[in-house]
Order: sequence, then C-alpha cells, then structure tokens
Amino acid sequence: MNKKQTYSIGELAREFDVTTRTIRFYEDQGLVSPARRGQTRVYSPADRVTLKLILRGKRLGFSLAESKELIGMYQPSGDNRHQLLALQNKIRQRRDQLEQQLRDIHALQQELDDAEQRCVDAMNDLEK
Amino acid sequence: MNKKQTYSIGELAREFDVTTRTIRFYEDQGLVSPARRGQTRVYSPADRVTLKLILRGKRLGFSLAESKELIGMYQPSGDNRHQLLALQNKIRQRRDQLEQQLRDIHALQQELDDAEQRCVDAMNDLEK
DNA sequence: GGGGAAGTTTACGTTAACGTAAAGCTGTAA
DNA sequence: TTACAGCTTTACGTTAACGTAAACTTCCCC
Repeated sequence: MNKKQTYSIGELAREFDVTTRTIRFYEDQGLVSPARRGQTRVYSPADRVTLKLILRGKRLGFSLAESKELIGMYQPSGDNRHQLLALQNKIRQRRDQLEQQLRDIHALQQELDDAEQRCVDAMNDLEK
Repeated sequence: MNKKQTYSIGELAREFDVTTRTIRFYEDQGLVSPARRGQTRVYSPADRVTLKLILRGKRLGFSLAESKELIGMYQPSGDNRHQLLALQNKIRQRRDQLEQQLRDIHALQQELDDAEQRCVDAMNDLEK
C-alpha cells in the first residue's frame, strides 16, 4: 500500500498545460531535478509540487529566479542564525510585495465593476 | 483658479521611479500620447494617470499589450452593441484572472506564515 | 559665450523565458 | 519488422521590455 507514484514529463506537461520544453528548461535553471531511469526523466510527487509552485509564481508575476528563491525558503537548509535572519528578511519583503498586489487587485476590481456597469448602461440605452 | 497642471518627462520618471526611456517606449507602443511644445513632450494629468495604470498592470503581471487593452476598457469608444459585448467578455476574463491571483496570493501568504514560524522556531532552538 | 541640465532622435544591445527544428534512441502494437 | 508515440540532446531563433550609447538642440545661469 505504498504510494510509489511517479510521473513522466509528458504527463506533467499535460496536467499543467505547458510544453515539455518548458519543464526541461526549468531543470536547466536548477528549479527541479527529477530522477532518471536510464536517460528518461522520472518525476516524484515532490517534483510535481515544485512545478506547481513555479507556475503559481508565474501567475503572480515572479521571475523564475524569484520563484527559485521562494521555493528555497521552504527548506531552511540554513543551519546558522545568519541564514535564518536573511531568510526572514526575504519573507518580509515578499509579504510587502503581496500586500501591494492585493491593493492593486482590489483597485482594479473596483474599476472593472465600474466599467462593466457603464457597459450595461450603454447597452440599455441602445435598447430604447 | 484653473488647474493647468502639466508634467515634463523627467518629473514623471522621478515620480514613478522609471527612466525616461521607459516612458518614451510606452509612447512608441501607443500607450500614451503626450502633447508637444515644439519638440518637447508635455504630459497632462490624464497622461499621468495612464502611466500609473500601466505600472500597476506591470505589478500585476500584465504585459504592456494587456495593460493597453485594460486602459482601453475605460473609454468604451465602441458605439455599437457588438463592441460592448466583446468588452464585457474581456472584463469577465480579467476578473477570473484576478480571482485566481487572489487565491494564489492567499496560499502564498499562508506558506510564508508557516515558513516564518519555522524560522522563529529554529532560532529559538539555537538559543538553547 | 561657455558650460551644464534636461530635452530630443536613432539605433544597436541585452535578458528572460521559452519556441522550434534536427537528429537520434526506445518500447510496443499491428 | 516496421511504424509511431514518446522520450532524449543540441542548438539556433524569437519576443517583450527596456538599457545604453551617440550625436544633437535648447534653455538658463554666471
């Protein structure tokens, strides 16, 4: 009853709607390091999660380098105090950036509401 | 008591912390069209708002082309029904995209909370 | 009237994030 | 056994969003 689930590059590409080229590119950039069976790449559930994080980062406007940083945050390999402090600083920066994005999004949503309303009004005018 | 406020390209560049090259590039791409006094560009308050919208779009991960679309939404020059319907569809798409971003942000915030907590815990362990 | 400081155009350079093509191995279903 | 579906590497091409440099006007100040 062990979950020895693995994925091929094609499966993941289909699931996340990207090309295999893209996934290999992320590997080039050091964002994932799948196992190999011979030549062929074999992805673990953990690799899959990493891909998910990268793509979410993209949706949030992060560069691959930034996403790499973010993903690195989840395993503080920093075994000394200095590393941990640096890590906390980065986390704080991210949080500030996210807050700004939230403000931006709310403002934009408000404007879309207005724009849509104007749309509806204009169409109602055409009715008459 | 009329507000005949105008801005030079340098003023706007300083205010928004971008280069003048950037602002001229946006003009090249048809995102702003400042007036001219001779050769020199003269920006109106409306131009300034447009710039603001572009930069907010950037923070949200929109391309310049997308921001241009978004900005175009605010003045429905579409005087016929078909235009208005197309407009509403675009607005709906934007809204969906924003909702996704919101979900992404909340998830990321949660993870940052966890990561920070692990940081604090690890530092406390070092204290002992 | 000789510098700056700030504006202009023109044009080539750069980085990120892949796309696209070529050429080859590999299992398996007909 | 061949045919193709899916995997591999290598490598050049592409797009967006500017950077950077050169060469030039214009205004203002001392």
